[in-house]
Amino acid sequence: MTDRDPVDQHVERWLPVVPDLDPDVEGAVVRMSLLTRHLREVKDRALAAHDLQEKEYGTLHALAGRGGRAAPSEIAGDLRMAPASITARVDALVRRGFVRRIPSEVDRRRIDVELTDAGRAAWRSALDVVGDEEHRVLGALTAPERRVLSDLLRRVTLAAELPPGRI
Amino acid sequence: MTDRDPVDQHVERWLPVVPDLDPDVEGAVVRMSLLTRHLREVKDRALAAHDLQEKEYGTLHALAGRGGRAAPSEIAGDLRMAPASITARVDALVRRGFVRRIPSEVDRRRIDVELTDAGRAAWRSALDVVGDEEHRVLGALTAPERRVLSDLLRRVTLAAELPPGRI
DNA sequence: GTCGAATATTTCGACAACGAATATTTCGAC
DNA sequence: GTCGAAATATTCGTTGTCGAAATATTCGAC
Repeated sequence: MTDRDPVDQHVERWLPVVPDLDPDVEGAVVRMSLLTRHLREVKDRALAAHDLQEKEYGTLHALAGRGGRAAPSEIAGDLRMAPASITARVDALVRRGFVRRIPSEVDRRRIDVELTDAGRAAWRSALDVVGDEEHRVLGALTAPERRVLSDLLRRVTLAAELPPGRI
Repeated sequence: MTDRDPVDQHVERWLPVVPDLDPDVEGAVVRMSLLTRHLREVKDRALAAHDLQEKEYGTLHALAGRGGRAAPSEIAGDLRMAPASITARVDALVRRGFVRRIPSEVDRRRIDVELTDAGRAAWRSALDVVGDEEHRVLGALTAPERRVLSDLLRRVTLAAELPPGRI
C-alpha cells in the first residue's frame, strides 16, 4: 500500500527491547513530534529569506492576532512562554522598528506593545510563506482525509486537556 | 458530535485576520504541536517522581536502544541533537553513576558510552511511566481509529521527508 | 483613607543547546 | 611511508528560555 517511513524503522528497532510497545500509539506520537519539528525548521528557513527569525515573526504574529496591540503577558500566554521571556523579544523588535512600547493610560502597571506600520508590513510580507510547507506536506492527504485527521486529533487534544486524569 | 477544543477557538479567532486559512490544515498542525508539548511536559513531571530529568532519561533510553553502548555521535543522531551537546549530558550521568566512558580499542578517536547496572536499572524503573500519558490520551480513540491516525500521519511524514519539494 | 494582597513588567542568575573552533586520530592517495 | 582530508569528541562563546526576586501599581477590605 503506502511506503514505510522512518518511524516504522524506529518502532521495529524498539519492539524487541520494549515488547509492550503499541506501534500505533508510538507511531502517532513520534510522527507528530517529527512533523512538528520539521515544520518549525522549514518555517525558520523560509522566514530567513524575509530577514526574519521565527521568534521575531512569532511575536509579530501574536500581536497581529490581537489587532496589533497587546500586553507582554498576553503575548506570553498566546505563545505559551514565560512573561519574562517577552522582554528581550520586544527589545529586539523595538530596535528593528517593528513595534513600540506604549504605557497604558488606564493601568500604569501595563506597558502595551503595538505594531508599527513597518512591523505590520514585515508580518504581512512573510505571512504567505509560513503556511506553505504545512500545505505541502498535508497535501499528501485528500481534503476529506485531512478532515478525518483533524477530527481525530481534536478528540485526542480534548483528552489531553482533561484533569491530571485516569488511564 | 464531539466537543470543541482550544484549537477550534484558535482557528475561529484567526480566520478573520487570515481569510485563506484552511481550518483542517491549521487544526491538524496546531494540535500536533500542542500534543507534542503536552506529552513532553507530562513525561517530565512523571519522571521527576523517579528522580530523573527528561534529558537524563532520554539519554539513557537512547543508550538502551543501542544495547547499552554507543558513541556520543550516535546518541546525538538518535536524539537529533548536536554532538557537542552530548558531552554535558554524559558528564552528568557519569556523576550519577549511570554510565561510564570507555575508550574504543579499535578506533582511538571514539569514546563509547556504556550503561552501568545502576543506569540500566534507573531506565527500567522509569520505563513503565513514560508511555502512560501517551496511552491515556490516545485512549480517546478506538484501536482502529488509532491505526487510521497513525497511517494518515505516516503519509504526511513521508511527504515531509521528500526533497525541499514542490507545492 | 490606609494597608496588605494581587497583578504586571522587568532584572538577574542559571542552564541547556548550538555552531565554530580545536585536538587527536584514521584513512586514502600518491 | 607521508601528507592532506575526513572523522570524532571536546571546549568555548553565544543565545534563548526559565524561575525567582525586584519594582511599581491596582484593588479590596476595613
